[in-house]
Amino acid sequence: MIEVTFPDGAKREFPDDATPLSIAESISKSLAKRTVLARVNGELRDAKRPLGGDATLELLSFSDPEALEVARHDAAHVLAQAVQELFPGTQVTIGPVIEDGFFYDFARKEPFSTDDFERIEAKMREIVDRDLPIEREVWAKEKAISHFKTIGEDYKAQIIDDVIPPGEPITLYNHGGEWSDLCRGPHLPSTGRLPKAFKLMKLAGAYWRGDHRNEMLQRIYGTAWLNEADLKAHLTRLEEAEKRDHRRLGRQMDLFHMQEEGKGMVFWHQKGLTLWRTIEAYVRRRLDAAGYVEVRTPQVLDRKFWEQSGHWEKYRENMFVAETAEDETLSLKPMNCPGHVQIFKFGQKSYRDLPLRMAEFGACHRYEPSGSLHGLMRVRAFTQDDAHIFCREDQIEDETAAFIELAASIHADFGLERDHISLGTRPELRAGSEAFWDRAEAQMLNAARKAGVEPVIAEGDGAFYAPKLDFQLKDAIGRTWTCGTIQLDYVLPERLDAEYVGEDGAKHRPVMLHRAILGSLERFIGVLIENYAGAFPMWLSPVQVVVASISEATEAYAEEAADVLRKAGLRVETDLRGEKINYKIREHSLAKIPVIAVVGAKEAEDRKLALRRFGSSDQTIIGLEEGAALLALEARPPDIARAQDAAASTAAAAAG
RNA sequence: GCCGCGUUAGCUCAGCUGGUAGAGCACCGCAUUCGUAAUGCGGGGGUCAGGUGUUCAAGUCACCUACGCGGCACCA
Repeated sequence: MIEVTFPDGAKREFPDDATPLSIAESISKSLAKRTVLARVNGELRDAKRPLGGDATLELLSFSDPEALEVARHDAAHVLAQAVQELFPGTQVTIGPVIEDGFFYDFARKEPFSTDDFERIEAKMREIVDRDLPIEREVWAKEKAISHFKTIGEDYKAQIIDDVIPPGEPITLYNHGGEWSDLCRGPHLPSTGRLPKAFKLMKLAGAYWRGDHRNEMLQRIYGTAWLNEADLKAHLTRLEEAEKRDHRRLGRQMDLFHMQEEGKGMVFWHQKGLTLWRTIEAYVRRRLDAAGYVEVRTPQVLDRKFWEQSGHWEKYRENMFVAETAEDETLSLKPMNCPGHVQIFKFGQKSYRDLPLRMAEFGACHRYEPSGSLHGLMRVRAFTQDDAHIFCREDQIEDETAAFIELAASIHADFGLERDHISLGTRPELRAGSEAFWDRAEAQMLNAARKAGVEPVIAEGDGAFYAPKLDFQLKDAIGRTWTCGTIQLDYVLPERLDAEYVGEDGAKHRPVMLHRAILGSLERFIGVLIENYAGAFPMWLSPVQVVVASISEATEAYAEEAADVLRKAGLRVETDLRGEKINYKIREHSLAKIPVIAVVGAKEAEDRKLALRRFGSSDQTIIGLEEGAALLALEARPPDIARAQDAAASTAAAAAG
């Protein structure tokens, strides 16, 4: 007999061959029916796998999140079986669980088509209906390898050979003797337990073991849920996300466009550029206030320059290069840092000049692989809100901590919540000694802690020359975006021979901190569009107020009202068309204009505005001048609002 | 860059197994002057991404190219 301890602390004895499922059965039939998985001594196990000794046991049902994960894994297996039944000769490789679903990579000469999905899904449902018992088998390594080789599953044989560490048991999961797959498990007791709320989503190429030198496999993605309602909710979420796609909104809202002659390049329309200017002006104020100096460096520089900075050697294939009629080779700048070092080196710098925070809204060009381009999120021409902080080594932590606080405040002003900050540590390919990395990583970690942040370690994610901190932000629908980074650099000052004179009168090497808060303006605007689904807060909105006239009779007053609003600093458009007011309201509401000011005979007579705000059907009647002042107050950028409010309260205190 | 899928009016899309293009919205014109999410009527607009081929005949079939989309790889 073995002794089993339950979550409530109760202990009971069961036969030696007891399994979680048999134990569930001995307790109650309904419990057995619910049990799909077990946690044995803290480890997830098949419900049908014998405990094998005294153990703590927790029986899991589909109400436990772990069970959904396992169901998704089963869906991947059922997919693999279905595909192999329908397309004999297809080899299976790997099929893991991912967020919201699963995928399986297959090796097959002929391409799959999304038209096959319906058949495959039908076959998957059929396999579920067959309710095949899923059995775990433990195999000897050599036997397993030769088994997979014999049945033509070379990839599986390779996994056992290369990937599974020696000593770890080789387990196969068998679907009722019909089909089996190498798998770590655990799995559901039978295929019949898999909820049919799954759907195949997309087809994609994927390199074997993620290496582009290897052959390309065909990956089928699916989503799987516990019930139809959850599946439907997920599909609805995807539709909603599509509606806020910045590429779609960018076109609808007339913000920007891209065209084939300029792959990865943006044509900013008036409204998009208004957003841009608003953001740039805001960031510039914040940088001015934080003790940065702003500079601008050349767009195109001679090859010799890039050779010296090391970019020609390391970054050549990502640079746009031009030949001149005078046989010079020039390159568009992919980064601003070498340029900033030149300004640093112009004249002599003293330790008194440090830290020197040099900022540039730097337009950079990088030749990115065509397949990686994606709307505003990944482009070939972009403007970074870049800056380099030249400082002494003992200033790194304070500067980094101050930067974290500045970035956090700016991100918050844009309505983006921080998910976490990651610390990218030494990558496999790196420059510098272990001692250097130990020190540099500790500096970044301490700086983050100084700013009250515990970073999440991203092992091996650092730059090749130093560690970095990345800001992971969360948008309105929970997606995370990397915006903002700070990277330590001892290498570039050395390469480009930057120096300052220290207190001791001798020359010293400064350290550089590369940092950006938004990343690139392009990408950040993309993130903002998706975060707000195009409904920007007043201060960002390209058009803040539309003055809509009710009839021709109020045209003159509408113009006058718009003028007053403009003089108050608002971005205003008028709509004087001979359309009905309903039509105008609908149109400007769909355009997500923050405020519609309706003016009819009544308003014209009393010199008033009827204000209607986005997302509400209420209207407020207010005097024209009063309304202009109120809206101008609402339209203040957050930093200006804070400064004015603080000044006002100081004045009030002084007066009171 | 690699794999798959797409490309039809300004936008969103329809066009069956080949028989010389269609809707809604937008746009333009006319009428309407209207009180908080679509006024009516009329009109213009397409080398069906580009090219080559098969065919009596190609938006439709085949191949090539470009671009886009979804992934993969890349993002010092």
